[in-house]
Parts: sequence; structure tokens; C-alpha cells
Amino acid sequence: MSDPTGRVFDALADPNRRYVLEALAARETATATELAAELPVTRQAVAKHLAALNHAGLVESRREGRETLYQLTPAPLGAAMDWMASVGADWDARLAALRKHLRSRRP
Amino acid sequence: MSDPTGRVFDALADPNRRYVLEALAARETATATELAAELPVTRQAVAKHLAALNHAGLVESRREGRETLYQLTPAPLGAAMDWMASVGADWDARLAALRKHLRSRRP
DNA sequence: GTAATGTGCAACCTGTTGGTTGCGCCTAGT
DNA sequence: ACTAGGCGCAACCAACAGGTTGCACATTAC
Repeated sequence: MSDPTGRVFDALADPNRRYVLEALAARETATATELAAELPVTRQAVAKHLAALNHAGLVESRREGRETLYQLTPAPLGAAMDWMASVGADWDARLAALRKHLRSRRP
Repeated sequence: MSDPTGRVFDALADPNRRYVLEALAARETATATELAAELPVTRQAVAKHLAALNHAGLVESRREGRETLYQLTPAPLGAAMDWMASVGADWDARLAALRKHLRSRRP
């Protein structure tokens, strides 16, 4: 899955990862241990999810003393939304053409 | 994964499924065998992907004689885009507040 | 210095997933 | 009537993903 948009969708496919994103959107930053406290999984599981999100470019991490802070980086969401909009637009154009065609055949 | 948005992201996470969506956006309709001809997998694999897309509400199927035609139904993409926009907007609002805060402390 | 807190890494387990093959059932041509 | 094309279902397989436990390393607090 080297394609960037694919990585984003793959990251968004897991409910726990989506929750992490929501939590990060609400706070400024958070640590893996904080996030694990609000989820029914261990800290290591959350760390794995954060790594996946980082791999998709949705999250940045910086070390601050003995804790590592994670922060949202929502830019790649734009590319994913573009892909969806493009698919939807193509379909819509096709639908419009079909409607026009039908109208011309049955005025 | 009962949440509708989750189903959409899950469906979009696979590159072959995304290709199927692109192909369906370009044509009016297509059969599983047609789509399998443009992909390096068997017809049954494509049929499974189409079932997943149907489960996510992204595709409709209708039987026409001895072949079943699949057609795009991009409506659920809207909900998924809304989710992404909301996360991005929350983050953006947080960022704007932070900028304002910093400016007020260092005029 | 030592205890506590927080992290990262590695091994391991288990369920799911993408894929295949094989078969049986319709439908459409001839 | 019979043959060929197209689908669906079930079994099976290898690989991966989400999760856990255990441990070693770094950093703060006392």
C-alpha cells in the first residue's frame, strides 16, 4: 500500500484509530497512555495505531522529556476527500448524461 | 463494524475495491466478469469485493437475464467526507485558537 | 541513589481477509 | 435437446492485523 490515499483510507478503517483522531482533534496533543485510558485496549495497541496514523501522515509525534506527544496533521485528509469527490463527480456526470439522453429519446 | 461510515472506510481501504469504484464511475454498469478482466484476480474475488462495496452501500446490483449488473451508489461517500471534514475542522478551530492565544501573549 | 513513571521493542496468539479452486445451478444460444 | 457462458456457494489456504504480555531503557520525583 504505497499509494498515499490508500494509506489514509486504511488508517481510517479501524474504529479505534478513528476515535484516536477524534480525541486528537479535540485536545491539542495527547500521549499514548492518555489515549489508552479512554479505550478498551492497552497502551501498546494504541501506540501501534498511532504508528499507523503516522505512517498515513495523519499524526506527528515529538518527544518531550519522558513522554511523547502526538498531534493531528489532517492535511492528507484533503487528498482522500479529493479522491472521493472525483469518483462521485464522474458518476454524477454520467448520470446527468444519461438523464439528458433519456429526455432526448422521450420528450 | 456496524457504523455506516466505518463500513465505507473499510470498503475504501482495499486498492482493488477502489479500482472497482473508479471503473464503475467511468462506465454505466459492469458485471463481475468484466471487472475481473481488468484486474489480476479471479471473478470470485471481484464478486467478494462487490459484496463488500454493496454492504457499505456504495454499489447496487440488479440481475438482468443471466448476468448481474453492478452500479455505483456514491451517496455514502458524503457521510464519510462529512466525518473527515468535521475532524479537520475541529483541529483547525483548535489551531486558530492557539494562534490567537500566542498572538495575545506576544503582540 | 532509588523508586516510580513512561516509553519502545520483540515474541506470540488469534481472528479476519483477500485470494484460490471446485462444483452445481440458471439462462441463452444453436 | 444440448452445449456454452455466467453466477453463486462452500471449502480451503496463506498472510496480515489487532491485541496481549514481558522486558529493557530512559527520565523524573523523592
